[in-house]
Amino acid sequence: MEAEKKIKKISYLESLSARSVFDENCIIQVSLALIADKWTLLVLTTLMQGTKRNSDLQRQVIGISPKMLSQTLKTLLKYGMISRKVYPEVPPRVEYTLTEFGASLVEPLSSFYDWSVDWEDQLRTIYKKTKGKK
Amino acid sequence: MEAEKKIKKISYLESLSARSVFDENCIIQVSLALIADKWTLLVLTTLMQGTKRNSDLQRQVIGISPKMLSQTLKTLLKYGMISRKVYPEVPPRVEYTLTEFGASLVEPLSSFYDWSVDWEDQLRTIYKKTKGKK
DNA sequence: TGCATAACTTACTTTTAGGTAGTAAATGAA
DNA sequence: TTCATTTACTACCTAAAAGTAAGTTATGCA
Repeated sequence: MEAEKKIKKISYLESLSARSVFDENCIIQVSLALIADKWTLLVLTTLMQGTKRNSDLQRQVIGISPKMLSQTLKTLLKYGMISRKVYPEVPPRVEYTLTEFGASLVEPLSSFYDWSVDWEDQLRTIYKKTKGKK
Repeated sequence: MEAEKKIKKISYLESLSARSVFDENCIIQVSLALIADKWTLLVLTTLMQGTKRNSDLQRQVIGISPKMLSQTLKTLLKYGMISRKVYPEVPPRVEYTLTEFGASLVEPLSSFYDWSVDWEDQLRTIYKKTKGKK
């Protein structure tokens, strides 16, 4: 398990060193082009807590506009990363849940979260300097 | 080590479940706001191969324009994620290297790379359908 | 049919990202 | 001083992203 992981990590750096990798043939470019965006990752992260309604997400992903929320959900549906279930009730209820594909992002995102916590002071300082200045 | 990792992962999900997390007080929002963008992550990823010149990056990060490259480098310098060294030569030479802070992203990014490889078929199919249609 | 409500969409505007092209700075040698 | 070359910046323009606000759909029940 540990050894296998090590092999994977080596192959990561090696494959990056191969000269032809940074175009559409590079899987990193492909996946970054698809999901490396703030709202997408925040919605996915929120859904890792479990199934959520549209209104739950609207409340919990602070700062997202209704339009961006449904746009993001629509995209993630197309990607097959979330599923959508409508309950025939009054008022209508719609629930979103991660698929296996979407849930598979737990590991990278939790790794990213660990990193964020480790460097929290730095990150907050930078954030204040760069984003606060407007 | 394994146990510690498990604890970390639990605390990740727990802290996401705390009700007040998804605003600027949430470190995930802060770090995503800073670096969750395609070019930034691609430049960082490329620099994980080692020190690079501007022209190296221009060649290896396929698709990036000169403007976006220097803009991204400038931002990463401000963040303290890379360092810049000028050699007094003809022609001038400038080298960029990850700082400890920048290099600390190896783990999350390699985790993300592993994920991309695991789901490569899916990702390429989606990419063709969504980005290829223009 | 009308109603109340969550979910979603559309139209419009503003803001930001990004491309191109031209220009300027830095450098040591000729 | 002039040069060739890499690097970096500026100005201008276009396209894409994202916010706002209004309107639309879906739903079961009265």
